[in-house]
This record gives sequence, C-alpha cells and structure tokens, in this order.
Amino acid sequence: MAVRKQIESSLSVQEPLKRKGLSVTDSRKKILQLFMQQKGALSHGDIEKKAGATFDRVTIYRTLQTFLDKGIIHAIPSSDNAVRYALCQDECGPGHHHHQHIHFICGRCKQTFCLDDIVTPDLHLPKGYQSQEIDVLVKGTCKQCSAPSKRA
Amino acid sequence: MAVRKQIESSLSVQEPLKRKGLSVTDSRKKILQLFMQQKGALSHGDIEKKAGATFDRVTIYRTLQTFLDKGIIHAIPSSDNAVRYALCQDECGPGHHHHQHIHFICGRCKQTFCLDDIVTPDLHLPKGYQSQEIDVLVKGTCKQCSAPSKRA
DNA sequence: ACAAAAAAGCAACATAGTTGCAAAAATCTG
DNA sequence: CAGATTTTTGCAACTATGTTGCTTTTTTGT
Repeated sequence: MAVRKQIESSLSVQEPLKRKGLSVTDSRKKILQLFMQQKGALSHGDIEKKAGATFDRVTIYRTLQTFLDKGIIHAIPSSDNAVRYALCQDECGPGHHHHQHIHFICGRCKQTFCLDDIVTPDLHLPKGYQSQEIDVLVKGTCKQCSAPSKRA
Repeated sequence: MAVRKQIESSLSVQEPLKRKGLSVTDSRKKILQLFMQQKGALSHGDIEKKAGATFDRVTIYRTLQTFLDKGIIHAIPSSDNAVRYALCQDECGPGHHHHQHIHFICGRCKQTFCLDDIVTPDLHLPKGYQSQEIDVLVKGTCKQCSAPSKRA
C-alpha cells in the first residue's frame, strides 16, 4: 500500500541504527536521513522545519538525545543558544565521543560544518588544568560562500 | 538617604561604563559588579539568580546585549544552550572583539573560565575557507577541582 | 533644577524544552 | 506470523527562556 520511495537510503539508514542497538522507527530513520543528506550541522529547530509536521517536537528532542547517547551524532557548541548536531565520523561509543576535527561556522550562509581533516591542535594548559576534550570553533566564510561565482 | 555601601567598588564599576559611553544605571553597575567579582563566566540564568529579584528579566537581557555590543563582555559558546559571558580583557571595541585566549569548561564545578595566557593556535584551513575568529573550548577538570585537597 | 534622552519595568506574547501517561509501533518468542 | 513484551511515540500540560511595544522612571546635559 505504501509508496516504495527511497528504498536504498532507507536501507542504509537502518544499518547504523541497528548497529547501535536501537529499534528502527520512522522518526529515527527520517532524522538520521536528514543528517546524512545534509552537509552542514542541524539544530533542533532546523530538524523541526525540515521534518515538518511529521513528528512531534518531543520525539525530535528524544531522538536527538538518543543519538547523542549512542554516539551517532555529536553536539556543536554555539553562541546563539542553538546547539547544532552533526553525524559522528568514526566509532563513537555511548558516552565517549572522540573527535579531533574542528567546526567551521560560516557567517554568510550561517551553516556549521565539520572540517574532518583539520585536527585540533595540542594546547599547553596552565598547571593543574586537565583537558578531556577540545572543541575548536572557527567563524569565517566557508568555501561555497567565498567562491567568486557565488558572491551574487 | 540611601546607604553608602560599596563606594569603592561602585566607583571602579562606573569607570568602564563611562569609558564606553554608557549611562550609569543601577542594573548596569550591579551586573558589571557581578562579572568583576566572579572568576568564572556567567550565563543569563546565573545573573538572574545572583541578582535575585532586583531587576526585571528583560533588563538583564538588554544589559547583556549592550555590554556585548560595547565590547565589555564576550560570549562563550556552549553545548547546553546556556551561552555564558565573561569580561573582555583588553580593549574590545563595539562590534569587534579580539580575543586570543581559550575557554576552559570544568566538568566538575561546571564553571567556565577564560585562560587568558593560552593563545589560540594557528590552523591550516582547507582552501577556500577564510577564518575571522577562533574559539577554543577545552573541557576537563579545572585547577581548583583537580587539587587533592578539594577532592572531597 | 529642568528638559531631553535613555533605560527600566511591565505586560503580553512567542519560542524552547521537560515530564507523565496512554496509545501505538517495534521487537522478541515460539 | 500471531501474540506477548518492550520500546517508542504522541499528546497534554507545564516550566523556562527569550522578545516586543509601550509607559514610567532614571540619567544626563545644560
């Protein structure tokens, strides 16, 4: 009865869920799909917009929390009270994320990207401070937006 | 008629305001004082708690925005939708903040500190990306909390 | 001390996030 | 693949957070 749209992506979306021991539900598939289709990071609000009235707001909150817990996505800090999320690259287990990449926030298109090839640098902290995790946020103009052809 | 409490700190609090061309009001003095008394950064919520029912919530929002605009405080990104603010060290003008220090977020005491002596490192971004500002957030255990005497 | 300008307070509203519980869907078992 | 169990969803109600317009109060400059 239902349409057979997006069989492949639907399948590829189920794998990560199962691998993490999550039951496969419509909302989880849809939200994971959104992340996979997306180059930039997504905030809760973005997802709400993109998913439309498909899901309850609460479901989105809970799904994001679950994905975070399971290490499917990671949170990217922001200065605007709109934390963004992006897919984890390698194997992040429940609880321990280990990312060395940096985050780029474009002031023009307002998108946030993971620059997976740029490794976070070592820092010499003052005595007594113990580092567990480093997050580097770079604000500027992204590749797309600084390309002349795109400059309107 | 009014009490003469805190004359000195009150005076030292007026200077920065005047220097930035702001009129000196009770709320601005009080909020600036909170920042100066505080080692860590403050979120809107923190200020609301510390200022008690002294000021309207709206006034706090507007004061923080004004301080930001004038370069008296800077915003520190967060992953918990609670942006924190801290005093600017050197001369940040309206609009342009120039900070090279990093921010340390303690997982134990939950405070955020500016480590003014640690300079943000240079990064080699991929072609096409232009950096305007770098924010380094380090999560870990702060000096106080990693000191044995404080370990409870 | 007074007028003009700026800021605070208030009210009403908009948005964001949380919790408990009942209905629905997914998984597991035979 | 049918039924029982577990998990997840949706709903409702609530709390918290942030915004806007307007009036009153405070600050500033003269």
